[in-house]
Amino acid sequence: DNPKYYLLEMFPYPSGRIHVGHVRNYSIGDVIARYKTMRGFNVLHPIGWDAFGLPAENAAIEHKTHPSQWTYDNIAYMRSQLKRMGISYDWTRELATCDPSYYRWEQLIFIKMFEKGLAYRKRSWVNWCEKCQTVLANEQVEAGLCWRCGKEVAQKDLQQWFFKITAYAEELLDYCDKLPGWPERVLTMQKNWIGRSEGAEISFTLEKGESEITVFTTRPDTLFGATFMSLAPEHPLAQTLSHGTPQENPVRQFIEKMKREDLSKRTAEDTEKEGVFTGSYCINPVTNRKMPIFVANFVLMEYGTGAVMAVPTHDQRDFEFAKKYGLPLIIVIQPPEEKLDPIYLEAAYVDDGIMVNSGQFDGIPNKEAGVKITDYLASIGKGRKTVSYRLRDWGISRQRYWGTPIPMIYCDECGIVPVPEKDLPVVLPLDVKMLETGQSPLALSSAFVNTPCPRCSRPGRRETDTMDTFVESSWYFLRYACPRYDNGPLNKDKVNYWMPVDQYIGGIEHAILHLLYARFYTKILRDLGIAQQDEPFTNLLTQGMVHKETTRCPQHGWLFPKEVEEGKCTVCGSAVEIGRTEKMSKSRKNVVDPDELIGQHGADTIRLFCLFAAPPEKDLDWNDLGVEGAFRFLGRVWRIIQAHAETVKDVKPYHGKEDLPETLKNLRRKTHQTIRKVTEDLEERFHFNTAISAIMELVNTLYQFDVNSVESPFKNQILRETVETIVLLLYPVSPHITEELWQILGHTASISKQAWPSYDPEVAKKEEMVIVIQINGKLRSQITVPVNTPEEEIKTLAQNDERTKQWTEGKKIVKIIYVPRKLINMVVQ
RNA sequence: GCCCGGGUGGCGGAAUUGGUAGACGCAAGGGACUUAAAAUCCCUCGGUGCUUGUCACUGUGCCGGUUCAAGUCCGGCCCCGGGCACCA
Repeated sequence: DNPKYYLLEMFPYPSGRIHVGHVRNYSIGDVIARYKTMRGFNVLHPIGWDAFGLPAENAAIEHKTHPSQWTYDNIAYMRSQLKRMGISYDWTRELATCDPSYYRWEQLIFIKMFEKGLAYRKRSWVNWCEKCQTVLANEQVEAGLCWRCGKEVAQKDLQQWFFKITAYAEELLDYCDKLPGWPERVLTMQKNWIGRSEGAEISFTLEKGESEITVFTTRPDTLFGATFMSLAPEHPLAQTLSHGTPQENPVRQFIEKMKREDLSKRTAEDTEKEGVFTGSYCINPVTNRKMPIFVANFVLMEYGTGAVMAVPTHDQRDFEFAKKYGLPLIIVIQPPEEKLDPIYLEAAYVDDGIMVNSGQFDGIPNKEAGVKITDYLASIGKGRKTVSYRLRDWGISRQRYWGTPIPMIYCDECGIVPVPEKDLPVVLPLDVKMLETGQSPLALSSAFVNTPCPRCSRPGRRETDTMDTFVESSWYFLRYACPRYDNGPLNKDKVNYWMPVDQYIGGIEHAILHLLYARFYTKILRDLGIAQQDEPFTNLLTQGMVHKETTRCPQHGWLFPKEVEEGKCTVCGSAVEIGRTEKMSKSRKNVVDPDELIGQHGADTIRLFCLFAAPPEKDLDWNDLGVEGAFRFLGRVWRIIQAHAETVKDVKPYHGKEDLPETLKNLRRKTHQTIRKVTEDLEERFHFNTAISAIMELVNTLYQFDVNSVESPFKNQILRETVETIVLLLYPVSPHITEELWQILGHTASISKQAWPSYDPEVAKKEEMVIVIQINGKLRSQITVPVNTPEEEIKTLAQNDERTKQWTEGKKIVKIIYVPRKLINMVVQ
């Protein structure tokens, strides 16, 4: 009957040793989990390993073991490290998604998506490394070369599996405005990524034959200025249009050339526009002009329809292309001020204006004309209003060993046949040899590939691509609600109880891909009837990364901080170059080993420092000096509580209502104000840094408190309340030391079972307030008055204040502004 | 080029709704304790000036505006970080 709280971190899975950057990530989640537990929530905080955590096959090669063994070894290592850091996993589920049972459900979902057309196979051009036998993402190609082997990358026309995320573009975009718990910038990034633009589809009939080319344009108003047509090299018509014309060979050569270039280079903005005439023409539906059809390098198959109507006068790319190939220019929009002439045009005119050379649409503003032209095209069956998205379907095929096998069988008779449900899961064969190239061994495993067709029993071939590991991370948060459920992918009751995730925590690097895929997959599962949620994550915290400067020896490359002494390399003594400060990473060696710090200062200190140094969403530059301060503070806490432990040991914390001496009242007020401040900072904002500084203030106050200055029968009880409050408030941040202090205070039950302290607003309330006195907006004096002093009296007191008089003497008070409980401003002349 | 963030002491950062700018900590300086050091505890700490004060002036990237009052709001610029980008 307690309210639920589902907290989840995207786990950065360390492929090497854990570094201090991880400690910060883990601490943020752990503090929230402990705090929410104390607040009485039923907390689910899975520390599991989703797809990000699975090692790539090359990591397995590096470790000379089978990947599964390596994974489980790492999990054991992680567990021991987490324990040292005080990251509790009492409330966690042990779930590694490399468990084959997870494949079973993921494959079942895949088949259901296939049956609904949401998973489909498509032919497209991809960056392909012949040596590694693998598809490369754009960022895996450096200057046209493969990042792994350094060989040249070419385009390959390949069949790959896709998820139809574009079918959800509209919904994904709409819901961006229904996620108030997400950072604005993440939503903006997602919106840009989806990239909705309104425009029109327009059909151009070919000069010869019946068929048409359809284009997408956001500028239907410029249609009368369209003088030629550009196709992407991948466009199915690109080659066929040249058949039987003298252009057949030049077109073939051009397409071959495009295939040799990698896509990122071809589509870079500074790449020169280039193209070739196909030998065919199409007809402009409004002007009946014969438009030559070109194949051009800058046209993208993935956006719109892969064909562009070219308006050289009002589009810069078309302008450059037309100039290069001597194609006609017709101005159809005139700016209000000047008069454009195609002969003297130096760049395309892309702004608004009045229509010209456009038949019945002349004389009207171009925006308006766009709508009218679209309507006209619709009436003659040559076009319609439409929306296009930048978002592309999600290619999930990977030529890797490690991943969920795609459960499909190819049969010469029956085509693509899903593996029957009773045969799931398709598991990865274990008797394979890891290849140094990183090439997937699956395609080479005849035992895996050869399998009878489930439909006709003739010999078939298994799909050897595996799924992108992002597929697993797109629903692990749902599966974590019911990790051992065996009757289907998800147990709806449990999922409905825990979902949505109340607080998701992860790095900004996942702002687009992972978070968008997870949202998409949740909607897919909803539409397949497997889950019932529209959105997976209510609140998102994008925590910053820990940075540190890099150091490099001219002889020995990157150096660990330990390998540098007084600016010299410890191996060879050369002067060390200080590189830029960047995200801690194993490859740059700018990591700090928490083992050493924990050994020196304890995990509590490291946790405290990481949380105190900056708010969680900000990046943090690591600096060892600050750690001393955190260590010193915990020492201060330890000593002051030890100092009071004897006297408060056998008393109960104060809860009475007696009238107390001033000093005790002040101490108690500060205690309750601190509870309020820390609670607000943790509850609403996760601002650990200000919460910790409030606790520091309370500790300072306790140090200032002179025990012998006051006598009261309640003194020890009030001290006990303060001391216990400090320990309890600090517990989520520094669990070890506070657990020990809790016992020193005479408790036998663990502090982890305690409730979060509550504050009494009456006690926390100030009795006096400082009213600042400003003269003409400048601070001149201040008065201290009881809280309930009426406004009139404050105004009188302020005017009679000695220092006020110095500034108002001989002048006229024109106006007095009173801001309740804060200040008074007198305007004088 | 387009779209988001951000710019505050020597440093990390506070200032939650326009209302005392610089909380808390680091570094620095001083004092107490000690034979000494470390540790600890206490004090000072944006800049300038002097009459050393409950002092004056100045100060939150720059220029201007609104307001009794601006780090916060508005307009224009500069710089830094991030995302997207030959997207038709």
